[in-house]
Amino acid sequence: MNLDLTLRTEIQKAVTTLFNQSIEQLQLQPTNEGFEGSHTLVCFPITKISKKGPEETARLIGEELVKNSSVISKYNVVKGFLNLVIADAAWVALFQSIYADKNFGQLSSNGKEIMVEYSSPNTNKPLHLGHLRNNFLGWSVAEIFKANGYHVHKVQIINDRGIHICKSMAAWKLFGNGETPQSSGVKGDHLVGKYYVVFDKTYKAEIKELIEKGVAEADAEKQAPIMKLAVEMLQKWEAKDTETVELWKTMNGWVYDGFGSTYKRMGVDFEKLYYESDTYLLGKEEVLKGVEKGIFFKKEDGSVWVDLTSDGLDQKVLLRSDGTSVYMTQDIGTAILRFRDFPKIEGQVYTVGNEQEYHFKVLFLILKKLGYAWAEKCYHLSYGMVDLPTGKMKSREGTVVDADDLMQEMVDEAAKQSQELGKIDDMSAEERSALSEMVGLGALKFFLLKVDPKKRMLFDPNESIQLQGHTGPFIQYTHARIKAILRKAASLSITPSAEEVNSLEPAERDAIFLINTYHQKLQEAAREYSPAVLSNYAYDLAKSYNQFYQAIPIFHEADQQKLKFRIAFSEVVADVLKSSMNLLGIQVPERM
RNA sequence: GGUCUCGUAGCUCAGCUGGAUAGAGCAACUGCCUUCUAAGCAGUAGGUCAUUGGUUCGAAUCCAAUCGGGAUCACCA
Repeated sequence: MNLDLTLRTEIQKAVTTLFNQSIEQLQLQPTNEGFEGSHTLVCFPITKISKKGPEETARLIGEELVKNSSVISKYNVVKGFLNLVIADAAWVALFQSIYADKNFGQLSSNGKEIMVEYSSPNTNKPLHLGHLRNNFLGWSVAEIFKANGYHVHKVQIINDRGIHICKSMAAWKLFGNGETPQSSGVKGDHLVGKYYVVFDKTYKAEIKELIEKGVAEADAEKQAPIMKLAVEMLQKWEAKDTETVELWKTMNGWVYDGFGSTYKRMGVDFEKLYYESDTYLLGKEEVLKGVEKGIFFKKEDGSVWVDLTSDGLDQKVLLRSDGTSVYMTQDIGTAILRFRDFPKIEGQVYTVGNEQEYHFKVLFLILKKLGYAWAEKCYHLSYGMVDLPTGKMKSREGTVVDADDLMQEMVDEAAKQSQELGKIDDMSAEERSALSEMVGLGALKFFLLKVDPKKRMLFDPNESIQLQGHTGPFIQYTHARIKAILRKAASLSITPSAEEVNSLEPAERDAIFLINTYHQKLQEAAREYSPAVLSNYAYDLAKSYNQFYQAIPIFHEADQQKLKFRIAFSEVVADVLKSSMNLLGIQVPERM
C-alpha cells in the first residue's frame, strides 16, 4: 500500500467533486507538533478554484474525505490548514505491506551506472580530519546511489608525483639516515609526513639565513639548498632517473601501507585506483587536438589557453609554454580515460573541497567544449572545510587533527564509557574491542556526516565528540535495545507478526509514519548528494522509537496480537536503523 | 576589486520546491532505573531567524541592497 499516493488521489478526487475542477499541485505536508493528525493539506492555494475562504474550503474537503476516503477517519481545520487523521486500520495495513516487503530499503535497479571519486590524497603526509570528511562523504554518497538502484564505481586518483613528495624525499635523503617504518616502528605515511615537516623547517631556516646575508626574499626562496634539491629530484624523476624513481617508489610504498591500514579502519574501499604518475601526461593529446579544432588557442610563447570569457569566466592555461601539463590538463585526461574504462557510466561525482569549485566549473566547461556529452552529468560534490576553533587546519604548521589519532581517541573514549556503564562485562576482550571500534567510529562518522556537506563545520578537539544525544551511538544504542527485545521474544517463543491489531499508540503511528518515508529520504539523499538527510532521518526514527519504548513496556501487554505486532514493528525499526546507518558507513551492534 | 558561499538559542546543527506557535543535541535546572539496556525518557529555561527594503493571502525560506565571516580569481596542485 502506498499511503501518500492513496491520500493524494483521494484528495484530488474530493477537490474535483466539490469544485468541478482539478488542482495540479497538492501541498501535503507532515502535521506540525501540537495539532491532531499526521498529514496536513494546505488549502490556501485551493481557494482559487473553490471561490471560498480557506477555512471553509478546508472544512468542505475534510467532510468529503471523511465520507469517502478509505484511509481518513477524522479531520480538523486550523486557519487554512486541513489536518488529517489516518485510521489505525490504514496504519496497520501500511505496516503490513512494509513488513511483507523483503526488499524494503533497497530501490530497484534503474540500469544506470555512475562513478564516484573521493579521497584522492597527496602521498607526502598522513590523512587528517579533512580527509575523513571527504572519505566518509564520498563513500556514503556512493552507497546511497547503490541503494537508489545505481551501479556505482568507487575510484580515487592518488597524487603520487610532484613537488610535494620530492620535498619529503629531499628531507629524508639529507636527514633520514636510512630510517624506515621497520627500523623506527613509525607508520609509513606518518614517517613520510615527518620528513615533509622536516623539509619545511629546514627550508624556512635556510630562507631566513639567506635573507640575513642580504638576499632578496623571492630569490632566497629559490636558492635555499633544500628546495633546490627537491626541484632537482622532481626533474630527475621526470627524466626517469633510476635512483630517484627507486626512492620515490620506496617512500610512496611506505605511504600506501600506511594509507591501507587507515582506509581499512575507516571502512572505505575503492574499486579502482588511478595514479597521477600514470595519467599526468594524458590530457596533453586531447588539448592539442582541441587546438587543431580551434576550441583552444596558442599564444606566441607556445602556451595553450582556453577562452571562457563568453561563459563569464577567464582565460585559463592548459599547457605551459614549455609544453608541460598543468593540473587542469591532467584532469581532462583522467576524465576521458575513466569514460573509456567504464563506457556505461553516465556521469562522475567528484568529492572535492569547495576551494576547487572554480576548477571544476572550468573542467566541466572544457569537457563540454571538447564535445563530450557526459560533461553535463559530471558533478562536483563540493563540501565545506572542517575548521578548528583556531581556524583552518594547516599541515605545514602542524595544526592538523590526524585521522589515525582521532579514530583511536574515539575508540578509546567509547571503550571507557562502556567500561563505566558496565553492561558488557561478560563479553570477551575481542567482542568488547570490536564494540568500541564500532561505537567510536560510529560517533565520528555520524558527527562528520550529520552536517549538510555544503556547509563548513567546526570541530573542537577539546570538546571530544559526544556519545550521547544527537549522535551515532544514540542510534546504535536504540538498535541494541531492540535486539534485546527480539532476543527476549525468541526466548519466550513469541513470533513477531504483523497482526491485524485494532488500535495503535500515538508513538507507534509516529514511527510507522517515519518508516514509510524511508524511500523518499533515500531518494532525497541521492538527489541532494547528502548523507546528512539520512543521518537526520535515522536520528528522528531512533528518537521516535525511544519514546515508544519508554511509554509502552512491550512485554506487559496481555493482548497477544498486540504483543506480536509490536515485536514485528520493533524489528522493522531496527532494520531501517541498520540499513540507514550502514549507508553512512556505520555498523550497529546487537548489544552495547 | 569580480565571482561564489555562509550568517537560525550561550555552543554545534535541523528546518524539503514559500505556509500554523521556528525545532533537536550539548551546556544549566527538575523529575523518572525491584519493570524489555538510564549511551534513555519526560519537563523548565533559552530566539528582533545578521540588518533594511521588496514580491504576496502568507517569508527563516524567493529577490535587491547593506554589514559581517569564508572560498576563489597562478605557465601551483
